Amino acid sequence: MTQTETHAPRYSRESADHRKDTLIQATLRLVAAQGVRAATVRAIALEANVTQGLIRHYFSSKDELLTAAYEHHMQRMTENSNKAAETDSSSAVKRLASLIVASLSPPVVDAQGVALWAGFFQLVQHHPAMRDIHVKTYLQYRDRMQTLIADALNELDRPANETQLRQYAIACNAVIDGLWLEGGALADMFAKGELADIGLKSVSGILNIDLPAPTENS
Amino acid sequence: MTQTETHAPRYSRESADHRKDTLIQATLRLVAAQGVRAATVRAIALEANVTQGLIRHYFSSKDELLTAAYEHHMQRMTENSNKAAETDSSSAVKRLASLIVASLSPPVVDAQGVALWAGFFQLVQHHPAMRDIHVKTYLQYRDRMQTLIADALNELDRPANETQLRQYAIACNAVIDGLWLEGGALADMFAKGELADIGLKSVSGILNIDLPAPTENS
DNA sequence: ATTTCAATTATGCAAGCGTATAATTAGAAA
DNA sequence: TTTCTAATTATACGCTTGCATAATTGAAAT
Repeated sequence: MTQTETHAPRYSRESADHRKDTLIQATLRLVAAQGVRAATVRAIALEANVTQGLIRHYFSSKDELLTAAYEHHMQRMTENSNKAAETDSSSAVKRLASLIVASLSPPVVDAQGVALWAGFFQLVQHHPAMRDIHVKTYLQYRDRMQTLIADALNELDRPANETQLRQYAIACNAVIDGLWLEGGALADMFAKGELADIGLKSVSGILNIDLPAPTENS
Repeated sequence: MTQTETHAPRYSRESADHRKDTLIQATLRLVAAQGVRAATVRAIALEANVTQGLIRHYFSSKDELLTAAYEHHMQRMTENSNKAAETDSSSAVKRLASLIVASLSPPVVDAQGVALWAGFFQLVQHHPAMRDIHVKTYLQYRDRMQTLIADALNELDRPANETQLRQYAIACNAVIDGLWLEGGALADMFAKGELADIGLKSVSGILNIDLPAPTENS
């Protein structure tokens, strides 16, 4: 039996980017489903269909992987929210309304997303690198909100100064964060479009603007 | 040297209530300062100046201690917020304003409190008993808010129906939660009374009410 | 074909975890 | 003073953790 035998490869080599992404996705799935506690090196490796040694080949520590996963998640959430307001609708008021509704509807609002956020948030308090990501993402979203608010007020010939705009942005951001959080944590306590509806009405009240609910296809 | 020697007691016996409280306080201190991860059985025992075996003598598992600590913390926060509105001020509007300001000022707002909340929140997602506590506390606060809103609107001869009140309460609760959260997480980004100020203005806008800032001594 | 080497697996270790159980001992009761 | 027992300490076990290091191996380069 000295014939040349062909073995099915036991594993395939992948590009660094693809592997890193695989590991990050596996991490996010675990944190969302079972919390940070469950996202052990071994569990992540299993979820990603690799052996645990590989993780250290691409990330110098588990902390680094967690940080990368957090950044990835936050970036994706921000993008999902922004996408809605990107479409340069004719009016700034409509763009603002779109951002609010997008931020308070799936896929941004869902139990898994909040579970993910919650799992990471405690790390934010104690891990400098994660804190930086949190601050960056928070300000990014708030600034976008502030710009939209400024545009909307200008459109209505009610320009506001920086101090005023800052307060508006903080307030609108807070109400949306609060609704998003409770909507994700206590999903079954709210009707389908209820959060988005409340969000629109609240921002309308805070800014003293009439924000119409965006139509489905815009 | 066979004289009767008196030894200083190595430990003292305490009542069950006192010991439980000691252990809960130690747990809260650890979670706040270093996250849930750091709150190990050994660390808690050390912080409470007892040996680790004692924990199991009073709590049938570590989970039970964590749950008790969470409930204790949430209860304390709710009480702190409510206290301000308890003082039966002449007007319902003033009581509402007091609740908002109290919820957005120390000691309710502080980094440690938010760190504590964050540490526990991830457990809420995956631990039924903790979820129950979360729901209970959330509804408790929101109902109180709704009552105050109803009173205030009645006072202004602008009564609202249940559906409307529910939406108001959810919205006001959300904006306060959001402000509380960011205020605790990013304390250095807000001026001293800024959060309370924004909170008052936001709720004023949402309810279309003029909420005056409460005076210091009321 | 053969070489080459980084990508991947395989194995092991020291530390820390929650929990169980046995041994002390403080302090009330008799 | 002595007895008694629950509060507390002391010790240990089995398991999991993150990380290091050595051994393989897929696949590109020659």
